Amino acid sequence: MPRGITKRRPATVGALLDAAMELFAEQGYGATSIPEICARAGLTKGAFYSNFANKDALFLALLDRSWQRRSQWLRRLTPGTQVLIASPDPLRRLPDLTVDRQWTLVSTEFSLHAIRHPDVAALLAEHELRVRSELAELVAEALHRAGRVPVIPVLQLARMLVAVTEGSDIQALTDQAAGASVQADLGLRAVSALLWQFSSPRRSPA
Amino acid sequence: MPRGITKRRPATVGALLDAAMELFAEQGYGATSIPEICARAGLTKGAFYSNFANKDALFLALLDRSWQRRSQWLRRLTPGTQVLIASPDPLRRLPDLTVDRQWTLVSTEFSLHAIRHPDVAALLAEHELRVRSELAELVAEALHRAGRVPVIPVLQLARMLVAVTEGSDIQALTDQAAGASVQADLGLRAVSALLWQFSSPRRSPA
DNA sequence: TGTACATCAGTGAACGCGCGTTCACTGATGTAC
DNA sequence: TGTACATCAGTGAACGCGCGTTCACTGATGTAC
Repeated sequence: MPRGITKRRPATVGALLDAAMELFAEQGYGATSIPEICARAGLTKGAFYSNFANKDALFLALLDRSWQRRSQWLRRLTPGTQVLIASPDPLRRLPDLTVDRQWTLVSTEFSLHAIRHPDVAALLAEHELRVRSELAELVAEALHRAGRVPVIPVLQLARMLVAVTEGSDIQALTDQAAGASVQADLGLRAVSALLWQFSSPRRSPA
Repeated sequence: MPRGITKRRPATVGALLDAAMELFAEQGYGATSIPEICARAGLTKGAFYSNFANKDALFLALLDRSWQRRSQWLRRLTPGTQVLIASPDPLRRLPDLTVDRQWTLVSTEFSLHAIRHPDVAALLAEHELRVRSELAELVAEALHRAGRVPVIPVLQLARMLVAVTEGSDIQALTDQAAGASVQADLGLRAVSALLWQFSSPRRSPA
């Protein structure tokens, strides 16, 4: 006689989250219904209500999972960072430029959701702080390796980099959807410029 | 016996657009229903269908109006631009910093909508090009007045400025919603840095 | 200026449909022996 | 290893409600005289 969770449950939850991720990216959060999510996951509506109180709860769970994955992704990014600071405008070998369409759409939607719901915003702020801290560390390391030191707090610098990257990603995706020629490197050139501008050469040790 | 449009119609359309703007900002596009818009405008559903084919058509009309207003706003911004380039990090007198919450929410939502619907994206791209061109002119003028010349095409520079501003606006709004201390000037410092970084001193005329 | 009336622009009832949510149920799970 | 069965986790029918859309109608508009 089973006690607590069975191994069936996480599989169901996973299928629901996968389906929701796809549909939120395709149609948007507000335009996606619970029955749609269940159908895409190959489950009935009862399965949904057996695991989540409502669509908002699903959204939070989805973000939690996405954040974990994103955090791993960020850590694997380290090597690429260095090349960005080599000179004011270098960018010979570029890190992977393809914007993660699904992630950009869903995380932007989540930001909007947070702006509208203060309690959700608190959650997001907490997460953003963690991301910015991780990124700040990466930036500090990369600057150091490039023989430079930041002239403003690295957390603030990290924040700017996130802002310009997110803004550029959305621009790139709209251009792409419009069939226009996408200048995918503009975001990175801006990142590079900001890193350069907000750091200065390190005095060689005396 | 009336021929063509009466003066009653534009008033109705205006009321519907006002109501839609409020509700899209409050709840999001996908989560807002046509009956809700009509109720907020103090009209019946019939009035809606007498003026628009569906919610998408309303969205396009709303953006058209918003863009016109925004374009006027941009023109009034000129004076503030100059101070941003005076030195790498000046910013004594700042232009109006309060982020237009409603506009940011709705225009971001529209970008997402465009990414999902290529035909809408074409419309948006056309508009963005116009905005960037106007902004590029402002930037060129401001740089000139500051005794500098751009080192990349001003259109590309304008594009970066828009990206960083939009990204920062969303950050500022989420922080604000979370009750965190908002560093509203980070976006402008980044703008200032980019203007500085992508321009160089003009040789004085020989 | 005043009135008749053709045209225009909203009204409000009606429709079928899919939504969110509940719940008695059945089949899957996995422990105890 | 095998089986009994308590517990768990989805099933699927049911519900009331609000959605999007249509349309016969009525009241507002504004031109013609």
